[in-house]
Amino acid sequence: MHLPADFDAEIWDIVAQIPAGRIATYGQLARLAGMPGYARRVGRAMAAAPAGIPCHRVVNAAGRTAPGWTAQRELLEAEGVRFRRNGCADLTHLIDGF
DNA sequence: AAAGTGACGGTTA
DNA sequence: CTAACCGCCACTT
Repeated sequence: MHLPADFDAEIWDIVAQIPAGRIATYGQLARLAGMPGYARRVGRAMAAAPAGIPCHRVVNAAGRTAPGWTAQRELLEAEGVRFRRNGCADLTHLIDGF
């Protein structure tokens, strides 16, 4: 299985469909794109995401927000996403059947 | 070519 | 729950 040239764009398209107040994990997005095991590559796609893509709705499998991006948590909380005491987003807001 | 690095993930202790 | 480990993919030293 090999990486499509438009992998980043495919990921961005999926992220663009995540409703406000819901979140998704990197691995989840990789699977939805038909590329299981490419979670790390998805992270790279997020770092290169153009303005307009709600990449703040993407967290890691533990619900932790992106390192160095403190605003992400505030953006999510403003949409109603709850955070646990340990700093991780409440995973009940994960997208399902999508 | 080899080793280091990072918006990751699963398992184990 | 946290931390350590290892596996993972692509990029940079």
